[in-house]
Amino acid sequence: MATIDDVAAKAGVGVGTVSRVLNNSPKVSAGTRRRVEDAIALLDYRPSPLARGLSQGRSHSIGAVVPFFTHASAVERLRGVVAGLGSAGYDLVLFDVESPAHRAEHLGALARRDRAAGLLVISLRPPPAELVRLAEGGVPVVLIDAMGDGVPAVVTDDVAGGRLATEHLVDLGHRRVAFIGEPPENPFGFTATARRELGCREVLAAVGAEPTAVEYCEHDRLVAQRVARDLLQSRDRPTAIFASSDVQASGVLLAAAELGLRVPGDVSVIGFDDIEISMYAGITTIRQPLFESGRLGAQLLLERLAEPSAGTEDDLVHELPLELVVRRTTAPPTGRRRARG
Amino acid sequence: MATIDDVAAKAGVGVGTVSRVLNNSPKVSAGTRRRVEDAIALLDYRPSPLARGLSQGRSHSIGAVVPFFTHASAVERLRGVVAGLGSAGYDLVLFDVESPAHRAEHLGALARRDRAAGLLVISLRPPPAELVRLAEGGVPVVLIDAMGDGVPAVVTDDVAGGRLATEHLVDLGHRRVAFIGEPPENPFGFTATARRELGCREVLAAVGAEPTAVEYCEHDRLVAQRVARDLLQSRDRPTAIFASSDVQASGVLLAAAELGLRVPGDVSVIGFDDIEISMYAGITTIRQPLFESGRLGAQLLLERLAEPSAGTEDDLVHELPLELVVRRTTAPPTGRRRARG
DNA sequence: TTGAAAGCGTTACCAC
DNA sequence: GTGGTAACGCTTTCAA
Repeated sequence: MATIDDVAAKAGVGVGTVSRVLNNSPKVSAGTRRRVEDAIALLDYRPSPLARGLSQGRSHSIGAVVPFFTHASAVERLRGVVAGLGSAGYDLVLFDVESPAHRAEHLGALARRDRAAGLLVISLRPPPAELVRLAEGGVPVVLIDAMGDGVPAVVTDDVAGGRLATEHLVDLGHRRVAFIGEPPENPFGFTATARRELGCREVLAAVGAEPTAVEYCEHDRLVAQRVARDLLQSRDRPTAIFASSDVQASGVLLAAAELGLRVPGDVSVIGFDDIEISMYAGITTIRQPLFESGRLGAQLLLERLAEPSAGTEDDLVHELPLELVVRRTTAPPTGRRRARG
Repeated sequence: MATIDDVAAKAGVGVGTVSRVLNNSPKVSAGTRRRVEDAIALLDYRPSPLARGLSQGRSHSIGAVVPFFTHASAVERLRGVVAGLGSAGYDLVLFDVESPAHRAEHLGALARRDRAAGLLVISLRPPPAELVRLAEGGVPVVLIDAMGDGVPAVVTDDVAGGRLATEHLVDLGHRRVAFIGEPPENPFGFTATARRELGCREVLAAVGAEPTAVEYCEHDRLVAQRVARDLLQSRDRPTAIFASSDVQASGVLLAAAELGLRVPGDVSVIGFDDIEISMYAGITTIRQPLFESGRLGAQLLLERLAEPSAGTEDDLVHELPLELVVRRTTAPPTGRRRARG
């Protein structure tokens, strides 16, 4: 492996000059630059990111802290991150988080500039203490799908999303609506479900109703199926179910099929996210720009990295639009008498 | 940020000793070790991976080179990689490859131990020259879903897979079978499609038939839809279509729906991969263990990393089993007269 | 068992 | 413009 010394020797210059060429400093004469470049090409020299990082006191990789495999949506966001990072010269390092301990471990280790130049935290709300630590460590952070004090974030308005979904149901004539989501109290501090439920309640309240049932369960299709099974067998079966994620909505579909209930004939189902399967399964849902959230998050981080000063504007929170996507799982309620609006 | 010197000072020992404690060398007295550990805890000290790597001449991250976003299956493999890497202490660095130039660039840059301790190359066949370079650079490589001279690889038998799919069709009574896949000549050197086609031809030949058509197109649903549209409108319409990937199979489904053809009534469709959407879309397919391929690949790499000697056994190629998954897109041909077996 | 010191490959500062 | 050289934070000899 050729080092910078080899290049310097071959080009007949000092290592300082080679370094300048490498970092294209303007203070190198054209002739010298050429000679150095030739030597580099000849030796097939590539600088060591490790040494460079150590010397500069900062790493050249960006950490993505992700609850990677529990949410299909995270992958989509990651795709956006990769796209947003483009060829900015940063490596993307993945940190999978499966538990709060995991999260603390990663965040703790990453709170130093020589570990990661910047951090993208997806769908996780880091405890304030860790945010402080990150800030002290000089590691810029951008939150995607989460909010935190004074930290740039890319979010959607989940309350509005909850409203959007419920309005669709109410507009169709549903009054008996059940809600399925993730537990509002959870170790990661996810708040999306709680906020969607809020929006749901608001809209229902406006027509003098409230959810016939609110069930919390894991973000898992099979678990949601089990929960939905009970819901659909209860004596006051809802005419519509609002699932806080498409994964859960697909579980509801499974349960309905299992019980011989037709969707949307016997029960309407609406999800949230619009992940890939939703199109195939024909699930009516609220689409959130997953890919775009990752792309924008990466872009914001890149900006912070380029211009650390840009940290205290007030447009810290970037809100992305939500959109109703009507497919084949929602329709007006039939059979039983509608409740009064 | 506390450094090793701070710890040494606080513990009243030399940095060498701290380093020994860090790398739990046995040559440290219990008492000393305790004092050092206390100092570490007190200072919340974490060693710099950069400095450690530079000093040891090797990085502590594993590179995953992936055609990340063109194939949904790659994500599934990556999930397996993350699982397989577990908490072995390596960072997972993602390298997205969108073009051969991309691939060469990444592989070139990664051919040094201080860049990546090891490499996982997914669904890409690196040119022999690059493999040599990697070997020279002392970077162990494991190929996932690809083969290469003398390099450990996790693969499936695509010819057998092609047979499996076609046998299913033939068993159902189909003789007029068309094949859709990716171009056999492609810049990345993918060979999966060609091998599946081979298996398909073998089985067809055994019943005295051959594909009614063989079409090549991108690994993209919409493109496959267009191709399938023509196929389904041709005068000698096949009774079944074998698509070399589920993504393409879903495109075929789109085309059929568009033309008012029923599946499997008017035409049977079988795919390959068994990605998540396939279950939702009810696509009959050949399942390949995507997650497992990633997990095993990571495990193999970890073994190489731990024991570099383990490089010349003859069980270099690990073959994973393929499995027919019958769902709702295949049935016996109807309407027209069957060709003779 | 421990301390001191020499690298590891860069960058950045300071002279020239 | 350019060359020399001290960091950067760790691991790993080599002595003691």
